[in-house]
Amino acid sequence: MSDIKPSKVIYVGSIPYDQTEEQVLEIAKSVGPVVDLKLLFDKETGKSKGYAFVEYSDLESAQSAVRNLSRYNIGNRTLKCNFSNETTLLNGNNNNNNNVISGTITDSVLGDNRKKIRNNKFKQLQSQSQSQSQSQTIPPLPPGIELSNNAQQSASDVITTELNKLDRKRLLNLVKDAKKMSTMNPTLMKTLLKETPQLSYALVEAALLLGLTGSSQLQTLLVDDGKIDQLQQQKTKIENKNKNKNNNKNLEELTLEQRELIKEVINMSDDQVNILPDDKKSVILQLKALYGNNIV
DNA sequence: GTTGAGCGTT
Repeated sequence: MSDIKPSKVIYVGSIPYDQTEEQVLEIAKSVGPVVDLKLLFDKETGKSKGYAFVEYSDLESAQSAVRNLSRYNIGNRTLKCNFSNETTLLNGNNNNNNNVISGTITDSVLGDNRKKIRNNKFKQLQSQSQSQSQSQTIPPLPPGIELSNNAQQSASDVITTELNKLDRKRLLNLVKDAKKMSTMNPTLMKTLLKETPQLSYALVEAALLLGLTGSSQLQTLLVDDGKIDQLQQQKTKIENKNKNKNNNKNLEELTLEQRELIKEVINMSDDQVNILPDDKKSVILQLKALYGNNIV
């Protein structure tokens, strides 16, 4: 984690130059409530400098942002997040209340006007981005647990440890809830799983722990969508081929008498079939379906 | 492409 002291303001670097402030805000908001955001632009060229400062309403959100946004992929870049080592944007106060001398004198007497202007600007940004993309976004994620006490443990190890603390009933509920969500809103669930690989990982591991799935089943899921489609098509093709083959083969193997009999049966009118007892009826219907077009 | 522009004082 970061070696810089936690603060509500975080530095976000490696932002692709074509990203707008609204787009960055959307990403920042996925972690927690954002109070202010500033993407830096080059005054001369007007181009983005590729980094921004985001102020969260609380320290937990900022910590969560540093944890979760640091590996966020956007365009062909990976965001770099850290606590800002500068003073905050709006109120000029540093969060470390004791013995703060890091804010400049100007910051501490920052004019109300400037605060208002910045605040208004930000509100404008908020409403812009809200109207733009409210449809399929997920609400802010819970801040999560600080992992720094277990610095040696990898993220997946932590998930394993935590899951092993749960009893069977709770594990089952976890999987059940996920299943329910997938049925109720598949698109949203897809987004959620995509944006939180930790959750996807935990759910798969939970299913394994519960014996609901095996590693061989999981292997089949690791094939990409295109390949699955291809496999499916191939499978139906082969199945159809076999079906026809079997029908023809069976027909060839039948004696002339049997063929005549079947012909007779499938030529029965619906009325004739309907008066038969149910079990006979279903056999005839099956024969009709099977040989209907093949017998001559 | 890795840490901030600016106003002008209750």
